[in-house]
Amino acid sequence: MATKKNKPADRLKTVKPSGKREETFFELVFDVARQIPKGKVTSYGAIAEILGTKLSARMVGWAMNGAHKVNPPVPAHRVVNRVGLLTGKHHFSTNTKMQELLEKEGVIIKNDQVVNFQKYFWNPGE
DNA sequence: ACCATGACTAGAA
DNA sequence: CTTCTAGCCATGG
Repeated sequence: MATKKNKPADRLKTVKPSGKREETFFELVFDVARQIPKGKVTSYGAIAEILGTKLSARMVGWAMNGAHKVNPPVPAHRVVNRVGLLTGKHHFSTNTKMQELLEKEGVIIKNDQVVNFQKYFWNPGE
């Protein structure tokens, strides 16, 4: 039947001639994350959804794990969980680094959570 | 190859 | 309201 499960990402396996593993999810996530406008935030699920794997929001977060070692760097501080909670702040240099970065861009954080999250929310691919 | 973990999310109890 | 379960899939031991 009509296989509606068409994957937008389609794995996009960009095989690296370097012989290293292909980026797959990671590059896609990084690419989307870099498109987040300054002063805006998004959620892991939103990125995952754009990639066609909304149920794999975990991979988005996991991809961020390597965000600091890719070039150009990925603004992982603009990626929060679905409720605007800075769940990944512990992965930054300091516990307050993520919040400071966001506040510096005009995003208000209160109690480790983005104020008016939906208002600052940026829809990937928009 | 198998098992455990992880920066998530949605739904059920 | 809180707590738990299941699904997702890549990485590492």
